[in-house]
Amino acid sequence: MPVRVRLAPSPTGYFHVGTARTALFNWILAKQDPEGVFILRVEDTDPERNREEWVEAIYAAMAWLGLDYTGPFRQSENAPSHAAALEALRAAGSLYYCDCTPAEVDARKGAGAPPGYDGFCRERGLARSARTALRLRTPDEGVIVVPDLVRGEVAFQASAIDDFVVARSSGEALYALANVVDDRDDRITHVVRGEEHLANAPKQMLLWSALNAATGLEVPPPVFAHLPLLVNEQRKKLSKRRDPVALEMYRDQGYLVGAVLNYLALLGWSPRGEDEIVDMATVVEQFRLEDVAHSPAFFDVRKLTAFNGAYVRALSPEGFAELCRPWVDPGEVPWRPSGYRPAWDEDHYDADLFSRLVPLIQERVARLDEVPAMVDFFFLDAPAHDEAAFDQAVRRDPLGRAVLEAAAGAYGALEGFTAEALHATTLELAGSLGLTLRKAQAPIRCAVTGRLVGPPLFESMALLGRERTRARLAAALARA
RNA sequence: GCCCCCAUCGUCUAGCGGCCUAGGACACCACCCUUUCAAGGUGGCAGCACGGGUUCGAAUCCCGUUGGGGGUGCCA
Repeated sequence: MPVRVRLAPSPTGYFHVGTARTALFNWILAKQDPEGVFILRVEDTDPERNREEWVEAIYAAMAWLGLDYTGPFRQSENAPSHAAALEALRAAGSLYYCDCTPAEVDARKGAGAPPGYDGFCRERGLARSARTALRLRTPDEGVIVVPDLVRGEVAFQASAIDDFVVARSSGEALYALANVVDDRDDRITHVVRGEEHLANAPKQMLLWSALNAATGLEVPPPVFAHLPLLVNEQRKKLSKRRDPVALEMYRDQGYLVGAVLNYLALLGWSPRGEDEIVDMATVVEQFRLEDVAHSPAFFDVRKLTAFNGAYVRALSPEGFAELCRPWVDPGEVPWRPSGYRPAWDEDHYDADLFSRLVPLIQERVARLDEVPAMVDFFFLDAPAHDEAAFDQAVRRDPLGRAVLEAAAGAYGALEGFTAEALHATTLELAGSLGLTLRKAQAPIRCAVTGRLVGPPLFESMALLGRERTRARLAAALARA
């Protein structure tokens, strides 16, 4: 039987990095089977919380990740099938109407009682009304076994599962039922999702058997695979409220999709051998659900960033330059990071110059959004004024001014304004002042680039040109 | 409360009874290289939660304890 998997996100907020990992694992499974199918199904059955912009965010995220799928489908489109399933279950006696409000249930149980429905309406034989929800009659004893490829068989006490609601009083199916009906209709073979859904699995198993019994169908239920949760430093499930979970944010910060995918694959799984930097083809080749770890994984941005740096360095210079454009090119570009503000005017930007800068900066950034600050002094009339740096390297340094004066003179007399010549000359003037090159380059760097760290100084000055370099040395002298 | 899951360096993990003196990666530290910063190289720090079993032998199997986490909606 060909693998049929799905991603079933709800459009209630940003596309979560955890959703991205779930998507990736599902996609991998489908890719491993020549006939595998990966479905994207947007679970939009809660009109209260859904927003169309979040639906778009799901599509955008999937497109960026490059995970191809069948669809997208909307759960709401399958409402007729949900209704038919509801009717079949009701006719078979698996369901009953309930008009209890949560407050009423709580009141009956008394303050401080454990949560859960008390079965009050189970035998009341209520008829449908505008305020009756439909509940599933669940078994009171026995165990429900959930087949799980990651964890083995997980057994649940039936007594701990109360009669849950499958349809709102409005008549619409709820997630619990809609999800199962859709998985049945889509002939899903593997339900791969986060561990927060593990507790739903026994309920869904119950629904599967009730549904098959009520409809006379014999669709085999899927096998489950509950992936370890992604957690924050406090070991809590990543939350949209306080953790940086929006996939979009990582794209905005200049994380490369390959690095993100690679890192995500390593959360709960690891490739054979010692190399952790692996391409998706390798992952598809080696991945097995049975090998997925059982314990929660901390989403470590520092490691992601280290991976990103490796991916950035592996780019061709041309590829790197192209990928940098959303951050550095004020003109027309394929897309923009949210909150983008041009770092310099369009008429100051020089794509050709930037491409010559690439070798100086590519191995120095781990994220693409670091690039503007690294090259701004080329595209700005005056370099950034980091006063603290200027104080340290020029004003407070007893020889700061002397170095700048010597450089201004020596650079003016240079025959060829090349990196090699600048290097040699600077070495010389440093020596005559009794300084090491390391010490002497600081005030010059600060005067020319505005900063204490940046791309190699002599190469930078050569590209900047004699006039602009000397003008900056003079300007710095005037400020010192 | 109840149900369920989990437990190897700070973090992600390898390990599926002897190959473990517990391996790798990120982070951190030191040194080397060096025009700053990176990158790169070398080395280092650091872990099997605890207690019982089972076994000739346990990080690996079983039980318990402790500790984390998830779920417990007319949300998904």
